[in-house]
Amino acid sequence: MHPLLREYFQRLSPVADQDIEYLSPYFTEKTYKKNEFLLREGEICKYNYFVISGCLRLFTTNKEGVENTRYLAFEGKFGTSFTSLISEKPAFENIQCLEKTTVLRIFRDDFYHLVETEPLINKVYRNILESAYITTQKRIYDFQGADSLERVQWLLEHQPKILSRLSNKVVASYLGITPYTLSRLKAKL
Amino acid sequence: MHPLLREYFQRLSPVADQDIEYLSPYFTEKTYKKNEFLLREGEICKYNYFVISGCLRLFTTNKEGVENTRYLAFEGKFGTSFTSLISEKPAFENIQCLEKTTVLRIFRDDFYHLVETEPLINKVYRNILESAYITTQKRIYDFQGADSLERVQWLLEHQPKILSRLSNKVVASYLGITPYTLSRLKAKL
DNA sequence: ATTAAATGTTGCCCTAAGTCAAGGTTTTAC
DNA sequence: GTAAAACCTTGACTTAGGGCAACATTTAAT
Repeated sequence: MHPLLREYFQRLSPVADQDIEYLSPYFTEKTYKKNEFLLREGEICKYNYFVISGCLRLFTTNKEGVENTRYLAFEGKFGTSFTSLISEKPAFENIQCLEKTTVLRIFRDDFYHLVETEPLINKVYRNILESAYITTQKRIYDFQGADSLERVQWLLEHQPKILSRLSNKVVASYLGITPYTLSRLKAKL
Repeated sequence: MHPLLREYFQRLSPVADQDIEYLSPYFTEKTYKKNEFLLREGEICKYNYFVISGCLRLFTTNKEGVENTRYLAFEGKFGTSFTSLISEKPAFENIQCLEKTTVLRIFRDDFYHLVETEPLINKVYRNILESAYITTQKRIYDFQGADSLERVQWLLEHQPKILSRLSNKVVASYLGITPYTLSRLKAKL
């Protein structure tokens, strides 16, 4: 098993190496080119992805064509369209690589089978859901009522990697402001 | 066990009545007056609440004193500060009754004990987390980039009960707009 | 029932941030 | 290495919606 994934599991539930090795066969390594899509809006999401290197982003496009980035997963994080994975309905979001990206992916059905049968994976899943929920909530809470400067400052404090590593266009779509506004703000910081 | 709660469990996992009766002792019925607080910002949340009648709201207050309503639970729904319940850290949100409200409440530790030991409750919890996550995500997605008219229309379509049953002040704080703007919009609909 | 307090409405003004356009810079593709 | 495309920056203009004030209406408390 890839050390990053082993670390991930062990941080949640300290177990011996051999007790998680059996999970290895479920995960397949795959590398995607920069800008390649792992999932497009309307497709049913079939995998859960664990990022080994690179970066995934989940984003939606509204009727005017404006992109809205909802989640960014760097190395050591799981990323997928949970809403589609859970419901087995077409996703309303896209998953795309922002860099050349290597992932370990696991089939939806294998994943939920493990959630049902393996206490470790049940716990891992619970933890993913709990942190996804908390993170999302915190972001809504912190953003609602915050003006655009406060949003940029929030990002500087909480996820500086996003600001330093990704393009302004992506950052702006993550913050819910226009690239113009972001550019003006950065000039003032 | 209260029929509403039994229904809730059975919808998630069809089991015989006697197989869920053993959960009854964990839940205590309690009635709160209108506007009473079940949790205040800074306190550690000790219960998960299931609403039998009435309505709970979760809200935060920002530094300017503006309230931000983040979740509304009517009859037949669970409501609590999951971020505080999960982490056992002080809540940054308040839980308040908007009407005279009767709940069944269960202690945090009992709840998580059942999550660990009882497959039904494990599943119930997973389901609560999954739907909380999906709901939150959908709301962010649908709201980001939506102007205030679109937000009101979204509410009309998805949660009309909120518009008809709650005050404009609460509805506005749920939509992230001012009561002034909501009042003007309602005049035009 | 009476009064006070909270909530809702509406006009006027103002500001933050969006839009458009034009020019500069960086990245990508061959 | 060069051209094309994508991206960033900045100025000028526009606009949605916030803030305040004044008044109307509803709700709550005794």
